[in-house]
Amino acid sequence: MFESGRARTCPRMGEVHRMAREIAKAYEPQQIEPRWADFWVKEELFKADANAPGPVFSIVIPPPNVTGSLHIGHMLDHTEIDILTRWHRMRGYNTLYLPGTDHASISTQRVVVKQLADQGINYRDLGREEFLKRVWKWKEESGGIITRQMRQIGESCDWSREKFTLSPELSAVVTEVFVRLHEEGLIYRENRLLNWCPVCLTVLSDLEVLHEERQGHLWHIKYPVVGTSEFLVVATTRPETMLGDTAVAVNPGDERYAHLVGKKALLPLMKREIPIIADAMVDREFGTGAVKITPAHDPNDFEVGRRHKLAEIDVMTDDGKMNAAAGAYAGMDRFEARKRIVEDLKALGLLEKITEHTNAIGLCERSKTIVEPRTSTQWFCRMKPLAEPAIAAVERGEIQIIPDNRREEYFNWMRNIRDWTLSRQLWWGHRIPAWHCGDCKEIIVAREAPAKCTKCGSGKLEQDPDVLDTWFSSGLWPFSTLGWPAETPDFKTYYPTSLLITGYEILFFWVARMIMLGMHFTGKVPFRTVYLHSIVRTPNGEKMSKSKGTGIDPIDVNRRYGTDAMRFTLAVTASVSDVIWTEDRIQSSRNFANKIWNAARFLFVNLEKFEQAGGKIEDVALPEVRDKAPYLSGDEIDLVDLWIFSRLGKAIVQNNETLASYRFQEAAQSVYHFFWGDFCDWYIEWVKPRLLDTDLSRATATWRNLFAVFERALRLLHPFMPFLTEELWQKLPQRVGIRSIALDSFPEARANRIDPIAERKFSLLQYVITVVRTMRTETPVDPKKKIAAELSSQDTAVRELIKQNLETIQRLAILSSLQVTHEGLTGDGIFRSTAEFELRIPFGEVVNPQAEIARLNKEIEGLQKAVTSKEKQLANETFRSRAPEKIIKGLEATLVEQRIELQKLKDRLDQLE
RNA sequence: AGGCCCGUAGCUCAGUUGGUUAGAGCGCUACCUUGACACGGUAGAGGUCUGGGGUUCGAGUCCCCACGGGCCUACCA
Repeated sequence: MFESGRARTCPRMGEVHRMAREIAKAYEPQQIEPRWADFWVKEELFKADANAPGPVFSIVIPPPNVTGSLHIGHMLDHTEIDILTRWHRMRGYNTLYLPGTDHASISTQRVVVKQLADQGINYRDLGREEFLKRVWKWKEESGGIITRQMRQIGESCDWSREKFTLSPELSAVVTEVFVRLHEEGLIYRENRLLNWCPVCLTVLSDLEVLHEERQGHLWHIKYPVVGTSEFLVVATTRPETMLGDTAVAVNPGDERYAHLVGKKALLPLMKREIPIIADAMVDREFGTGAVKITPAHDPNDFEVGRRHKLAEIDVMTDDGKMNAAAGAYAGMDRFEARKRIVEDLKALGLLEKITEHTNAIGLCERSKTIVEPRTSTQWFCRMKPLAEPAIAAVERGEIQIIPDNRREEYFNWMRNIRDWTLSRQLWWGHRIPAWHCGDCKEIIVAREAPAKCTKCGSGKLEQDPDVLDTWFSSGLWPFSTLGWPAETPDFKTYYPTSLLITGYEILFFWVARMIMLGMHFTGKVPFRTVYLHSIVRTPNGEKMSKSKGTGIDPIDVNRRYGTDAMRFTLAVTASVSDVIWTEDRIQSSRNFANKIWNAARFLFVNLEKFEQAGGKIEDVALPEVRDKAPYLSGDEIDLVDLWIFSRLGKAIVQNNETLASYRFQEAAQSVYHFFWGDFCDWYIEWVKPRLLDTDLSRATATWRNLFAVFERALRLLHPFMPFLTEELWQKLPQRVGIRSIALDSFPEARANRIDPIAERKFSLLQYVITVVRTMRTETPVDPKKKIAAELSSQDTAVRELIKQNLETIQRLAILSSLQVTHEGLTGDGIFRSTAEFELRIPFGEVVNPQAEIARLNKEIEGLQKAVTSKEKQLANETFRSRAPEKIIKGLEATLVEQRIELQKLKDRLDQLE
């Protein structure tokens, strides 16, 4: 662990005075964040050392699009990553958080294409080289935005290791992997029917196609049967594709159409004779039981076409218009053509009817255009052999997927995996390392451009024009960024990475492929745990969308409320199910930050007074007791001190347990309650007078504990709120020669002795105070009036405890006196009794004694219910015979107490009435 | 079509081996401008956990069904 190093000399008194004066009344994140963000980067605090000792914690960023800016999804990813990274680093791990960006082939190209279009330029006219120049220029201009934002929000990454998927070094890895897969026979080229985006002008993989249910129609079209007067009626959702029909198919067992099989139909509008064939693919129940076959525009028809050796007539251009094969409709947009064709059929009397029909249509993930199935020759990767070990690794638990149900999704998809379409008709990306011979048509896949054809020796070689799917390079990310294929120190130390945190929406796109490729090429899993978080949604429950303007800009929110507040909000919101963004939450986190700030302010302001009264900071700030148990000894320790250290210890334990299982919400909640509920509400209030005690040694001891707790609390809070805690930690007098709280050690639970006895004792005192306060407001009593009260307890220890803390109890409960006795309380007044003590406030102190009767009645009613239900349960023989002893005993004990209490209340009511 | 998730206080959400009186934040009510903090303090109201059935001594928690909402996968024209 971190040694304290040599202690710095404590700041002189003047410095503390200055601090106190300098600390603003309210938490102003804008004033403090830029300073520390800058400091962390400049000082290279988070630079990892592959040779450093200790257990390793390494994590690679899910690389955001290089030309994008931070959105709320990144903010969530990055917050969770950074919390865990800082937490591990403080606990002495050799920690690496590796940043980087993705070239995002298709989306970046789209952005630049659109920019050019806005200037009236068609990117295709520019030519490949010029276009790429423009993209690189755009990348240089805007590529820094997101990483600058990451620095701005203080992510603790190692910027010296920043990576980019399209950099020369990572491109070399892409080539290496492609060539090896090809050598292994896992990459091949084939002509197939694939999803084509008429806007992006490229094929898409299955994953890049979104499915959406839409209300559509089923058009019933009459195809004349050649040589008869009969019509064969087909039902279709896409009449425009009929221009490319090369057959009509019916089910082989369908007796309605049996006599037509083998005959020909006359394709309306095109006047082409096409065969009527039988194929089992046809569902007799659906539509008319007769299907028009368009092999070039429908996946099923394509299969049928290949089975029956039918012609594949593509009737469209690559941008979704009808082509020359569409006859009279050539040049029309495909949907315009649909309308016209339907009209023309109607005019010809060939449209039998139109029915309503909902079907799932495919949309391009990027452009949201309806994809067009078309045939083309593409590069594919065989996935089955890659998937098998990847499935096994998760089955064996070598990779843990959290939450569990995503594991099932993973298995489902992986077990039914299909080959991956690798090539894209785009320019921005990793160009496929394959060369086509102009003479013999040989295709050569190689690491370097070959000088001549390996088959015929021709020099007429041209590189394949296509680029790789953008997810191909991101699939290599965990090892390509660490120096693979070389056995670099980084690779040896940090691979496999410890953890991957990302949104569940890219489980298949990215996570599954990293597992497959990582295992295939390194022989090891790329990460041991995958934590898939939820999506942040709008208040209406929708996905936040930039184009719809429904997203929030995290940077803007950070500016208004503070990055720490944002981080805390996301942590406290983090959940397995999706989360709805509401502004309330961040206000509450901001309030929490302000609370921390003001607790510090209280400390600093009063420390100044303490000094003025002759106190010495040197005696308060003792670096050597920071994390040691006992932190302080002897009579300096009061019950309240034992209590707060115990609470702190518990908060630390809880934090560590919950963060270890990615329960960010519970972790954040526990530090919140410790700091606000225990430290501010009780501890500070409790020790306030002692801080300026005229007995200087007593005041000094109080300060010592107060600072010890506060300083540890800051370290506990640091992973959640790095800026605020750094700012305050740097102001503390007990600095220990470490440059940043981020490099300091995480507080140890051990050092804050968890002390159940102290907790029980202190909670009794809290209870006394709370009960008096409640009595006061319910009764009611003038809130500022100090009143006299009496307390009785049969327990000597309880009485002693209360007597020892009498002054504080009186102060916090606003009492002029509290008589403590072992005798039963008599006389008039308001009474409250608990298991351990009884309290009385005489009517003389009370504004409205009559209110007590109503209150008593209500309480008796409630208690009577509880007693009756317990009696009933205990009278149940089966319960008695089957429930565990512990439960029965507990119930009996409670019943006894409640009966006594009930009797007391009744007696009291009698007295009053 | 198959699979998954969710339905808990007015709102947004916790609730990990089923156990006695179900929690938080915001909002709400009353009081308090107290020398850290009104981005605050003190006290409080408010849910029987979507509905129905089942297992169990005991269910928010396990099982089945229904209703409502969301998501993923899928080549039914």
